[in-house]
Amino acid sequence: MPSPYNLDIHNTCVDCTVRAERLFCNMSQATVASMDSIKFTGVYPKGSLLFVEGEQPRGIFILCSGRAKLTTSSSEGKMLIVKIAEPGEVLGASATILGKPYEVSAETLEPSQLNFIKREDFLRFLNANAEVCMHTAQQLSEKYHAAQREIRSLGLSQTTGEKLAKLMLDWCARDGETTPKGIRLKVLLTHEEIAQMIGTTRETVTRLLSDLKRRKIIDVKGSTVLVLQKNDLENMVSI
Amino acid sequence: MPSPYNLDIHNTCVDCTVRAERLFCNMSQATVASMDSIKFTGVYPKGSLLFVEGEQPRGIFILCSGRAKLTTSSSEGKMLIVKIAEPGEVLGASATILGKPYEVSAETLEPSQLNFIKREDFLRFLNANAEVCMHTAQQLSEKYHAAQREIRSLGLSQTTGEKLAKLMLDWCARDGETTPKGIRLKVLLTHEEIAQMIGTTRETVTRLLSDLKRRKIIDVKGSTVLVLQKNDLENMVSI
DNA sequence: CCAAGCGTGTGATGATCATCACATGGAGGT
DNA sequence: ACCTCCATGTGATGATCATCACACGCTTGG
Repeated sequence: MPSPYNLDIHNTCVDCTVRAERLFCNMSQATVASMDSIKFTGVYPKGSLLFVEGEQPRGIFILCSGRAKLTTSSSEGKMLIVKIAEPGEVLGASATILGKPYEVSAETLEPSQLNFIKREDFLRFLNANAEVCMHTAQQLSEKYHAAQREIRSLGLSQTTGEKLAKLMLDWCARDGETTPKGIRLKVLLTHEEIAQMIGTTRETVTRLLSDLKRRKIIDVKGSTVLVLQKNDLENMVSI
Repeated sequence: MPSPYNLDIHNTCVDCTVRAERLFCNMSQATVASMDSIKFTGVYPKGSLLFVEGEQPRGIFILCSGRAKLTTSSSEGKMLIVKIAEPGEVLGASATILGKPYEVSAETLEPSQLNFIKREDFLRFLNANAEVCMHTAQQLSEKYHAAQREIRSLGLSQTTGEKLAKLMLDWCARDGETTPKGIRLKVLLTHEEIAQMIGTTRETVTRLLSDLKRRKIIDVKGSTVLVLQKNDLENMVSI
């Protein structure tokens, strides 16, 4: 029985096999069962807009599988990718709790499964269940932590090269595969998207990457990047 | 009976007269009473370091009165002011909840009263009391919201002039006093500190402010700034 | 097989801003 | 009154990077 997009769908959270690994969803059986009764499971294709910056909060999304980019953009169309959300993250919680407009937009980068909980249901759930409230507080703390890292990177980096080096080191730490020649990375982002992550232009990213290749610090083949000299990257970052 | 630093000290939270106006502290009498039993009230002079970035979390601080700056700095000594905390804010909550190092440093800008709650006490309090947990989630949501604004400003602004204009408009909105000639502001920060808020150098701030004065958009007398042409500032920001 | 579209590579140019260097001005202490 | 410290003002200079412009190659669909 093939499911859409080749995703491994979990229709009910109580039966979810990966729940224990997920910071937010790792709650008692009873709590998860009551979450099941208010959530709506959906499978979204790549490029789906979950919510848009400035929109009144409709509720929260729990990212079960797939990835989503959180972006913010200026009135002139310049766009900044604030974060790439990974499975287990809760999206839109702060706006939903405060009743203020979503502060970012969320768009799936791959086919993804998400559980949606309507605002009123979520707020009721939060008030009624201390466990949910604790896990939400943890989730919000994580989000704030990540946002602080982003602020540091944007505000303290001296040069664009430093920001790029830092980003690549983050990737190495998150999902780098160590090989005899170096650390192998799958980069599924275009130069344009990388530029939007570090607040610069596409051309600058192209030039900086060319430069790193010329200096034999990295090697690029299609969408795989091989980091040959990790310490050279580390020497480029001062923060 | 004069109190130190001319602050209006509230030794017990249950008797605090401004509690109702404070997002976090506006809780039931019973809850506040139990908070009273675990908190330590302290009055700190200007320049006190409450906690330092990277330090293991000892607990949270509730800012009763005064202001504190939250900063992060690079290994090369460049410093970024992430936020100026106002009375009612809770500092260090995310690090305390996660058990991860403080992500910023906190330093009082004026003589300030703060209530400190030890980490174990706060976590117990959080787990035992649903009201505290809700208010903490709200507080964290606010913090995340503010951090997103900061990210937008740092990442999407085209020029430094735009960031400065945006900062001044924020000040106008927060505590500007409307007068016939324009909006009057008390700026208790040095050019150096303003530079650290928008990620630039002291000289650039001086030059940009001189430029605004020359163009009759603002007028500066000591520490008071009179914004003469608010719409000119608004035209300078695109985000 | 060709056209269209997209991602990437690269040069030229100018604007912006950090850096260094030094002058001025005002507050506070002796 | 004088000195010192700190905040502010201002010039010169070079590095960095955005912008515009265009070429190349790869994929996708008619």
